[in-house]
Amino acid sequence: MMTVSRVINGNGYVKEDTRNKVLEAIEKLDYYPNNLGRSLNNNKVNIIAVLAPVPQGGGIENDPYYTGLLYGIEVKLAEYSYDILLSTQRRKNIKGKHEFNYFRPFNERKADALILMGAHLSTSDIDTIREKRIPFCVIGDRPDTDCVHTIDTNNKEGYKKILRKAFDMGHREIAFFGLDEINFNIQERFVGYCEFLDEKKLIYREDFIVRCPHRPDDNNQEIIDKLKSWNSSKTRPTLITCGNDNVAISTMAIARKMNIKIPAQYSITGFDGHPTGQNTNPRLTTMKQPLEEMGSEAARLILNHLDNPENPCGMKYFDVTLIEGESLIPV
Amino acid sequence: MMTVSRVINGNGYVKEDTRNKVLEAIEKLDYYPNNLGRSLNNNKVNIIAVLAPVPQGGGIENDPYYTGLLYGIEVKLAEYSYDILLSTQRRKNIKGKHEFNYFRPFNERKADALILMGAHLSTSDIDTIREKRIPFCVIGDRPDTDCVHTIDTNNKEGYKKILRKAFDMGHREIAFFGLDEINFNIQERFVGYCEFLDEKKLIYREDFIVRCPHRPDDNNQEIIDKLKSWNSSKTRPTLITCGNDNVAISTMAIARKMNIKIPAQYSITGFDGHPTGQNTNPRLTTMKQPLEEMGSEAARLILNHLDNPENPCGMKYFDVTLIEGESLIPV
DNA sequence: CTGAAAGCGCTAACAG
DNA sequence: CTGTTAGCGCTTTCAG
Repeated sequence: MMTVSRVINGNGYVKEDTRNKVLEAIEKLDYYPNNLGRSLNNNKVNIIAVLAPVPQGGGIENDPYYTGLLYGIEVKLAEYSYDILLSTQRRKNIKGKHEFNYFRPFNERKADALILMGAHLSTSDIDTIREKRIPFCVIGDRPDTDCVHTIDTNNKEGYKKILRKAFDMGHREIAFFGLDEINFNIQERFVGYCEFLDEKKLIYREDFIVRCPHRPDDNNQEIIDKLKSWNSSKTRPTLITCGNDNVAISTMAIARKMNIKIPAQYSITGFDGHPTGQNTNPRLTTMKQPLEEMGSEAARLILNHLDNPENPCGMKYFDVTLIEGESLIPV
Repeated sequence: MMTVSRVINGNGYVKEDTRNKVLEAIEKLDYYPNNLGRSLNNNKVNIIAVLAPVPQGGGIENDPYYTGLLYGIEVKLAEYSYDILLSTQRRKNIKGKHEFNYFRPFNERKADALILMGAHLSTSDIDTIREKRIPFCVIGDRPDTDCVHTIDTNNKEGYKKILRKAFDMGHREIAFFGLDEINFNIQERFVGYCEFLDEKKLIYREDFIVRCPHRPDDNNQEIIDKLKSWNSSKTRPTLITCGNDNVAISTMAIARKMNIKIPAQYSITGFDGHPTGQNTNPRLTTMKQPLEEMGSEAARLILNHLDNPENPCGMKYFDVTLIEGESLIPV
């Protein structure tokens, strides 16, 4: 038995002859090492949990932001024979209440480490991570701590980049659609928006901001109302910038239903660079995030952390690049 | 210790007073039962693996067909406190060769059961499932066996439905784009296409069939070549039906680049009913599959199977419904 | 109602 | 180079 273990794990000395016999037997019996015994022994399950709670219902699965990251994560993990435990739905805790507990997969020893996408860490979360020394990586948040790894997009600068492009094309009246209470990425982009207005001495108009969920929704009431109100108003923007592609695509769909011409009446920009945006008509002008790269880097960081728990946690930013569609035209 | 176990699992007799003390301690110590010990003991990990090998590279993650199913699966599994192990990438086997082994997660005891999406079971796979009595559910395939559960769409009938609609609108010259060697769903739809032509005494023209991958691809050479060839030919279809929405959306994008007007020059139909298709311009006319329902049903079947392994496996078909866009117009 | 013993499958440490 | 022992955390079984 011990010999079998040595053969499988490739450590320790086993006579060539014995090794072959063991391998033969493994083959014949179609034997697989039972991860449970192995894991119970060395406290390592070779599984990384990927978390993405989506509080307002719906799943991450149709949002290319999450799925792009997920793909990058899985590719990298597969290289190292790790598996992904996917966790996006609330579930009952001991008291029978439905809630999303970030640490559950780790606490139950279903995962060695956690990667969190699209959610914000509270200070009490951070305390937990520090106390329990939970290997943790956050994508798209900038928690104020040195006990987690962080992957992020240069949201603020990225947003300014696309604004600068629009500015150079003559746009001065610029709206922001899709500001979301809970999405940190979009909030950062909004900061970029505000700073840009400031830089260029443009006036911030609360009337040009639409606060609404950032998920795809052709019936988004806030957007419909805003476009309707502008129909009968003379102060309206020439450009609608959107917090992400989903909002931009929804806005285009809504505009079309309302018979508003894009980009003739309003130019529109997105942020994310999802494939879907390139199938719209007009094609969306947007910023592309290197999602797969970001996911892979998250996996790399966390695997590395498992090997070297003492190494300091770091933050890594990724730049976004412009995708030129036809939804942004000169004034 | 034994008492703690009884409290957590809610079985056996524990004095009310003792129970409270234990619960208090659990709370205070932030104790979580270690799944490994538990699982090693009762051979049950409370994890279901979801498999979706994508041989030609790329991930399932940007294909709404897979992600829709995945979402349905996760919602149902969360209800029963099961987790998902996601497995879509090949990985090294013992011999160091990269391959996708359907049974690995089960064999390694990383999962109690397997749900396979978008792949075909070979007879040797089926033998393995039968011999090892692996709890298995397939979505979108109709394996010739009674030892797996099966969820499927009524592909053939569904395809005929949309063809019938087009026929009634006057279409007689009908193409099929996106026939794929490996996708069983699309092959079934193709059978529906062939049977329909036969029913209506329309001529099957090999020239009207494009065999190509079914993934989104704006640079799909087969499609480009075909459209180009039709530009300089007088025998061309009035309608291009596509094996799925991805192909339809790609075809529309390619047509636009080639300055071919849709639907004026060709009507186009899809199959799947992905949200993306409703953001195109014109909106895609397509058939909607109830993906989330299908995923949930798969999860339900497999959880039920784990409780009652002796119950017979069944097959469950889901009907598709028409989504009317503007990509299909009368001749 | 609660505790003690044994064992699930594996591997670290040690003995041979 | 190979085998033995012990223990990972839990639950089943049997005693108290």
